[in-house]
Amino acid sequence: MIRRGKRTGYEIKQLVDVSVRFFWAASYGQIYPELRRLEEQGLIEGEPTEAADGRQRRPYRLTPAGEEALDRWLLSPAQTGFELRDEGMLKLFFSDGMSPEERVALVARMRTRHEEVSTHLRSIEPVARETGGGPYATLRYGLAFHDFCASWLAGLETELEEELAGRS
Amino acid sequence: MIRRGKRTGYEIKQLVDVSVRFFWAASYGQIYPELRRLEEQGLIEGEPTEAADGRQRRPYRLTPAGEEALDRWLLSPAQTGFELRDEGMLKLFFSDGMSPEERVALVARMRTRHEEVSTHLRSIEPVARETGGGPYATLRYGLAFHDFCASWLAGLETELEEELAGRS
DNA sequence: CTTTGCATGTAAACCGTTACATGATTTT
DNA sequence: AAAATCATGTAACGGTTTACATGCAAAG
Repeated sequence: MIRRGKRTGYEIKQLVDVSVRFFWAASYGQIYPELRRLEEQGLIEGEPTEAADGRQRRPYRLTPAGEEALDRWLLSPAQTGFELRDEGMLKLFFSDGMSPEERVALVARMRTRHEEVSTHLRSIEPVARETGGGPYATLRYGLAFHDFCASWLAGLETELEEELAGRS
Repeated sequence: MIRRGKRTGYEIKQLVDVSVRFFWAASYGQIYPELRRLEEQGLIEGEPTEAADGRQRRPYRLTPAGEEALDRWLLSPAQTGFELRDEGMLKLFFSDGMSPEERVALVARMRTRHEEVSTHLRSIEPVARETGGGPYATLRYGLAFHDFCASWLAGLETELEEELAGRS
């Protein structure tokens, strides 16, 4: 984020919340201590707190060592971490004791959630399109991803409703 | 898992690793202390350590309070947690400094990962089909999910390769 | 003049993984 | 006899969230 020009902890948090948060969230409790650690490691450098414009803010910039470390990470072919935690899926897995109606309701809730994210991402789309590059690719991926989940769950819903109708 | 008949910490871990682990992983470091906590709360009861069959094992079963608590969770309409951590996506987001070749390689690695999970899930499919119900629904979902990711990324790869060819 | 937003940060709690320790049994 | 598997567990570490504390500036 610092390389992209967002330079204070606050700005980083802002940008994270409208961009990467759907696949990599972050909180102030992580960001500020991490900035300090990165500075101790010589990867970033903080300019002295500016109060000139009235507001106190502490912008950071990458050191050459920081640029290098960032590139090393970007190019590292190591198995990239992928982790999903989906409570709805857990409930679905253990849903055998539920009534068919309850199961349909659960799947509907899961679908709605994905639809909401999709709607939100769609509203950002025009802005991201102009940026292009990595950020736009990830946004399109996120959009396609949540649309897929929503429509798959809609299909499961229909399936469960038909079972329900067939038995009554 | 206990309700489903897996009753010792070891058995629970085994089952988690072949079922829910793709959307909800767990380690011994979580499972054994959690069993103790659940027992303190009166939601499960451990039978005395059996050494009868030679092997020491401590099976648990749900108490009535535990059954109730489990049902309350299953039916709770509260917003279900959904969290994704995808390091590949992060790299893609920040990939603007990469060469086109490097970017293609990154996307290919991400695709391969999803293909591997898909292959693995497909090998379990026949077993899960007979079980049916919740577990089979989640397996089908997981399979469709990873297939979707793999094919979307394959599309992005093609797109990036065409750009590459167009520029050379 | 009150609320919202900018801006920085910390402490406690919580969650989870990794690595280790132990020992019996079954398989090779 | 060695290696793998069954089986239970803990300690240290690391990552993350939540809630709090502080204070100034801009907008209503």
